[in-house]
Amino acid sequence: MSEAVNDQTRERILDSAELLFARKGFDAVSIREITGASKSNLAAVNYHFGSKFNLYMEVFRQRWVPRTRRIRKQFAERLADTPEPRIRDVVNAMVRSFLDGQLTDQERLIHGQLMQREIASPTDALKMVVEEVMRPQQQRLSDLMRPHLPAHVDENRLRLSLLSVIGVTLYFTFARPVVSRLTGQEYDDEFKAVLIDHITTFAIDGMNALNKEYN
Amino acid sequence: MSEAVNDQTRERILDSAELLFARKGFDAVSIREITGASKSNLAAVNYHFGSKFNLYMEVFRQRWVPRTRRIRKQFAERLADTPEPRIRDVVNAMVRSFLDGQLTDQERLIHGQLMQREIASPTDALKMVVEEVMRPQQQRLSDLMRPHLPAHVDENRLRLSLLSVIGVTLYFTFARPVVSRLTGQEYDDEFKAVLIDHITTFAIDGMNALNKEYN
DNA sequence: GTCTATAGCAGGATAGAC
DNA sequence: GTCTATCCTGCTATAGAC
Repeated sequence: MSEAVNDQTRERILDSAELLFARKGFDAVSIREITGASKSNLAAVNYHFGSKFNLYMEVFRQRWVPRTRRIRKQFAERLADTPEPRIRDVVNAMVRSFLDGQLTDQERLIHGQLMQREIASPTDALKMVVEEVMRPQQQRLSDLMRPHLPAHVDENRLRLSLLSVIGVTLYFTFARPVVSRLTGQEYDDEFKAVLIDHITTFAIDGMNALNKEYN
Repeated sequence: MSEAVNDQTRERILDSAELLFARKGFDAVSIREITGASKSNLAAVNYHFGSKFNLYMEVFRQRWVPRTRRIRKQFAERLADTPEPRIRDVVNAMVRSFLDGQLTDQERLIHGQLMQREIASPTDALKMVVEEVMRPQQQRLSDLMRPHLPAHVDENRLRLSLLSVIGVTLYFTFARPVVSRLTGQEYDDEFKAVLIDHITTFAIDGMNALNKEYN
């Protein structure tokens, strides 16, 4: 068995597939395009993954999910610097983990685009990702913030607030074409720094709304 | 000439095309599917619109853009009830115009999905929509809020805040599959009312962050 | 304007040689 | 495991009858 070679082909296919699925969406990408980009044979996708759709699922299982582990690790390290994290520290770490971090800019883009497309046309990949990644992370965030919130804030309201922070952050990531056109700003380092400042401030004050009772 | 019949076919095709493009995306929809759903002939799309892509553009020109006029009209009517709208009134009207209004639930869904897909894979439709709809609306909102803000708030910060309000609102609209799974809530009237309350509160406090200087 | 028929091509999947 | 060749399906677009 030449497993090493096999694995290399498999990995190259996964890399090309992730990039192309992210850029163009599942239906707009052909197996020919993927095998062309990964310099592998047309038959390799079906040999290694069984079908085009199963390759798509493997992209999530072997690329998307592992990447969230790196993101989460960095999130945890940022919080570790502040022994008693307050809400503003958690929010800041959340925002930065999406907009700034060890991921390359292209990786972040791919990551977000894949998720955005999954949301627009959900498949089994979304189900898997929500249960294995998002729900546990939501619980972690909730546990971090809970001690700083008044007792009258129930779990549902807290969840909605967390989702809102994520929502506004994601909007600035994936709606890049709209934001760039409207503001006339490229997403360079300077603009990203402004964005992080802005979103953190906006979101912290939004979270603080939890401290008031609904009227 | 049987223009009336022609127009009916044209309109039926536009309706089916919009629904299908929204649900599945441009590439995942075939002309056969569209003409099947609109009970028209396979050749009708190319006869009336010239090409599949031009039909897609017409969906934006003749369905998407006109719908924003209805949304904007209702937004204006809501504000007309309060002669001197403060920021909280404007924000509330913004949030409601996306989540609640004269549009049917399905119309709102279609509208958002089309935009979401356009953002993920921008075409000329996005360019058109940004210039003809979003930029003017951004300017209107900015003008409404400007009188209530301290002088030190520059136009760029205000724009980012407006985008944030829109961002969090849109997130709860288009990320419905994720939100529903995570919260276990269907998007029924009760949950929508909770969402409107929540988002409005969150966004008002986020906007109020403008009243502080950056630190 | 509407229809049928079909050209012309690209797609996913697979059989079978090596 | 890798490759070529190919099957078969489904697609867009169009020609031409009515």
